[in-house]
Parts: sequence; C-alpha cells; structure tokens
Amino acid sequence: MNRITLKDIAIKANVSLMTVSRVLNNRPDVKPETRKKIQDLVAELGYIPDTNARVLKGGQSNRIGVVVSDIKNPFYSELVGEIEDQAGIRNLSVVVADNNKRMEGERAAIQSLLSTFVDLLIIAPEGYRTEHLDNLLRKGIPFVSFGVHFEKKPYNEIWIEDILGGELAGKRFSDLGIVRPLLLMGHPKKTTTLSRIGGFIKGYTEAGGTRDNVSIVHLEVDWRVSARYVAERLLTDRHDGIFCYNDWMAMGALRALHGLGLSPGKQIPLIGYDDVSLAEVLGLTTIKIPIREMVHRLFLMIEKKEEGKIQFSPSIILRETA
Amino acid sequence: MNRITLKDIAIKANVSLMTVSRVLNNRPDVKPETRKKIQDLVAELGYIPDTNARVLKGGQSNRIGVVVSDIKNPFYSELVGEIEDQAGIRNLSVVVADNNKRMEGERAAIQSLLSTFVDLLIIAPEGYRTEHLDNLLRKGIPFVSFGVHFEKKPYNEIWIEDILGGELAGKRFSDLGIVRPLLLMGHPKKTTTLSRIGGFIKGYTEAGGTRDNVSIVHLEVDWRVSARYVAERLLTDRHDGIFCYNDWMAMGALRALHGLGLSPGKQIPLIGYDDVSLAEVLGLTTIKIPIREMVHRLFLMIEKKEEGKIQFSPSIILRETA
DNA sequence: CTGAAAGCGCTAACAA
DNA sequence: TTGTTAGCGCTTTCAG
Repeated sequence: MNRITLKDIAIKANVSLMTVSRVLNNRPDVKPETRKKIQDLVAELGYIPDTNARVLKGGQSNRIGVVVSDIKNPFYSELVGEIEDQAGIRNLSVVVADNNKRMEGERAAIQSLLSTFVDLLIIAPEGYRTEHLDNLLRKGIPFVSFGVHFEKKPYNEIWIEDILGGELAGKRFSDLGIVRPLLLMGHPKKTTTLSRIGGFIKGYTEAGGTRDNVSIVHLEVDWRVSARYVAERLLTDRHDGIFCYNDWMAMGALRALHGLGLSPGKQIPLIGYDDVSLAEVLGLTTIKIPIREMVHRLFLMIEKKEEGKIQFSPSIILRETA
Repeated sequence: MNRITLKDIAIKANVSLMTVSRVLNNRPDVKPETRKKIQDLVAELGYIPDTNARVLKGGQSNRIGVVVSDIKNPFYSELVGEIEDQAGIRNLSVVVADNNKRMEGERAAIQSLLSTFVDLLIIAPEGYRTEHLDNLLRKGIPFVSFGVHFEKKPYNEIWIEDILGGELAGKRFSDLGIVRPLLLMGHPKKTTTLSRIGGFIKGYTEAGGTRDNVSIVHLEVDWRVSARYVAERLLTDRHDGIFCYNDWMAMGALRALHGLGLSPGKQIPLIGYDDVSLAEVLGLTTIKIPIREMVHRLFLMIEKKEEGKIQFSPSIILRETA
C-alpha cells in the first residue's frame, strides 16, 4: 500500500520534514520558491495527510461523530444529510453510528466514535438514560444533544419544544371533532414521547376534547409495525383520528388506511411529526421540526464555541390528511 | 480532556505497557490473575483504546468508509443503514461521505476518507469518470464499487444488472399499451442511466412498442425537480406513462400526478427503481434492487477477502401504479 | 509469562 | 527561512 508520507516529500524536495509540514499547514515562514516546489511535489505524488498521526500528536481530527437511532428513518437520514452538507463546507468528515434503536446501542455507538477520536459528537439521544452523557461531560468530551431537552443537565443542546408540537396536534384534532384519537407513540420512557403525549392531551383537552377518550399505544418506531397495528385495531377500537410519533410511523398508518379503504383526511385524520420531505409527497399533515435551521445553528454553535441550550419551536403544516 | 491511556492502566496495575496491551488484544500469554486485575482496571477507569495510535502503528482502523451520492435519497440511506447493521455486528465504524451528487464531490469524499484512514472503501460511484478509482487501484487501497458495473476495469464490484431492470419496465409499459412513455432519468453520462434507458428501449420495442415514441429527459436526481417537470410537461406532451430513474424521483412524479388530479396506475402508469420501503408505502410499482442481500454478500466478500465482480439481478415488483 | 526498545507520521518548541 | 529533537499511544520484536 505504501502511502506517501511527509518524509517522502521531504526527501524528494531536499528539505526537512518540518518545511514540508509548514507548507501543508499554510504557515507564513517559508520561502516562496521552496513552498512552490513542495506544493508541486505534493500534487504530483498525490500526498494525503494522515489524520491519525495528526490527532495522535494532539491536533484536531476534523471528524465529527453523529449518533442517531436509525439511519433508515428519514428524519435521521435528513438530519445526517444536513450535517454532511454543513460539514462538507468546513472540510470535516462525518462518522455516523446507528444505535439500532436501542439504548444500549447508544452507549456502544458513542464508545466506537470515541475510539476513532472525533472532535465533537452530535447525539440524537434516546433520552431516558443519561449516564453515558454524564460520562462524556465528566471526561470533558465535547458533544451536543440534538432534539432532546434535558432540563436539569448542563448539556449543550439544540432542541425542539415537543410539548408545543403535541399541543398543535391535539388542538387540531379537537377542532376537527375527533372523539377517539389514537396516539401511536415510541418508547414510553423517551422524553420526546412523553412531551408529545403530554402536549397532545393539553392541546386536545384545552380545546374541548375529553382526556379519557385518548388512547395511547407504544410501538417500535418502524412503519411496518404501525401499519400492522392500524390494520388490526383501528376499526375494532373505533378510532376516528391518528396522531403518530413521527412521519415514519405515520407513513405506515397511511398505508394501512389505504388498505382498509379509508381515506386519510376525509374519514380518518392523520397527523405525523418531523415534516420530512416524504410528508410533503404523501400530503401528510405534520408537525414540522426545522432540521435545516437547527443544523445550521448547531454549526454556528460549534464554530463560535458557544455553549448552552438553544430552543426551536415546531409548527403545524396542514396538508390533506388532517 | 486527559484521556486514559494504556500507560495509566499499566502504572495502576504495576505492570508494563505490554502486559496491558496483551490483555486488551486477548493474547493468551498472560497470567490469569494479572489479566483479571487489568480487565477490572480497564472497566473501572473506562479506558477506550485510541484507534489512531493503533492505525499509525500499522494496524487496522476498524473503520470502513462509504461514499454515496446523497444520503437524503432513501436508496442511499437504506444502503448506509444496511452497511451500518452489518458493520455493527463486526465492530466496525462507518464513515460516511456524501458527494452532493457531484462527480467532483466524489473525489473530495474519497480524499477525505483516505485521510482518516479507513480499512476499506465502499463506493457507490457516479460512474462516468474513473480516474480516481484507478488511482485507488494503483495505490493498492482496497475498495468495492457498489451498484455500478465497470466492464473493462478490474475493480471489485457488487453490481446490479441495470439493463435487465430497464427491460422489465419497458416490457411492462408495452404490455400496458403505453404509447408515449416518458423516461425521467439522471445524469446522461452515468452508466446506470444509460443501462436503464437502453434496457427500457429494448424491453419496450421487443414487446411491440415504438422506439421513436419514447421521450427521455435527464434531470437532477431530486424529487422536487421531477415533480415540477411532470406538473409542467406531462399533459402538454401527452405522455401516458412514466418510468423514473429511481423511487426518489418517482415519488415526485407521484406527487405531481396527484396534483394534476390523475390517478397513477389507472390513468398514468408509473414505475420507479430501487424498491425502497417508501415504494411499498406508496404502492409504487418498481424495479427492485436487493440491497440487503447485496450488502450481505459485500461483507462476505470483505471477510473472505474475495475479489471479483458479483452480479445481482433486479426484479419487477408490481403494485398499484403500474 | 513479562518487559524494554523502537518506531508508525506528524507537529510544537526550540535551535541555527 | 530552515532544521533538530522529542513525543503523542500503541504494537511488534526481541530479550529476559
């Protein structure tokens, strides 16, 4: 394999390692001719610096790690896409780790990213256990929590006000006269789940709905699972509206509604969450999380080395399904 | 930040660096008590090995790099998801680089992955320029091309027979009596584009269709772009069927058809390509690329250090839209 | 079974 | 403006 190293270049150019290093790092103190000669050589030989060595020496890795729950979920793939775009502009590599929707996976994912030594971790946490995040804090490893709010923890965060998101959906359902809403939710311990449920009930009851009529089901966050649930239970349980934890699950519900010969929107209102581009295609009414703006802000935070908690507000996007 | 190193452990355990290293690498020649003591210490201190140092010393990085065109395209996010899953099982990290749909981006992406030193690159190439791949070959950097077939190049490949895929769509359109098919395709120089078009024409004409009636348009691979095209041109150009380069574009076409008040399938047949899970939800007839099986095979290839070209065949999945 | 020495590619600090 | 030295954390080799 025989990678080309600084040394190779130094020898060919008849200078020392350091001179080459200086040129590569754009240091001012190199004679123009020497610089030129080295630059030509670098281009000619196709030299690629070894980030590992640089990191070992205590430098930046120019890598950022991203931990998401499931890259197949379009919310996360759009998130990673935005991060990729912003990172690309800044010449950063993105290392992605998928935790397979498991809390335990989140620990493993972080561990794996740490061993490759990234400059910063962006974590979209499962959110109901925090020891591993506390650990990062203790070790002084920089990270930002994306999406989830930990009120009592001093983590840096870019988060979204999920209670408001739930409220918007609840109010809408009440306005539409839904009397037996079905909430297809994710893991019952996740803060996001709890906030969305709490918000929904708040919005629904404040607008006149009856709390006892709200059915909440916790399912695996996967469209196939939500599709199956809706197909099997919607009619027997006589629900007249569905609010989903995210668009990914709503997509399954939509599929099932079509299968049942029901028209989403006309007969059974359906609201998703996230507003991935899929939602627009499906005509899905949903609660929008402004991913792009959040990621943009995230990078500003990184660059300015700001700390703190930045809150974004969701909004409801009305389309055909509700 | 003060990461915990081998040395820290060695000092605490009153042994040398080497003994600790041996324990961590599961070498047999360590006294059981010593091993136990060190393992306890490792767990207690939360030691995480530094992959960079290991790599520098000439070891494996346990990282694989993946270059895709656009992670927001569900085909690629599913691909990365599958790779993640397989990699996770094997304790490998996945470094993703998005080339922003640009050829030039592909070079940059590869460059960036090489500087972080991955053991292997998985590249879903744009496919109409190959110098950078030839370069990898020359340097002896292991990589596998995913999806695209380079007949005359000795690259390792897991590829899909796109001509057959196109043929299946073309035959279907001819069988359905489509007389003015519209082909919404990607970059005109990509081999995959060319194969799918060539295959379509072959299948279409062999089944009785007239070649001159086939309209081919090359668009940016993005659902918004295809949606706009269909909305603006479908009716004026009197097309009666649409075959898309992939499901991502088909999704846009579907959206536009709904907007025009046309029923996909009944009035205007629509066929996509890839069979991402989205397609199932949308009831989209499509040409299936067996991603999971391909990735599975890819990892077998990696493990056995096999070389060569492995071909998969697409199949048509009939759903509502055609 | 355990340890000492050397060196991977790079850069910070100092020296010339 | 350029070079020398040392060392980041780890593993390979060789010596106890």
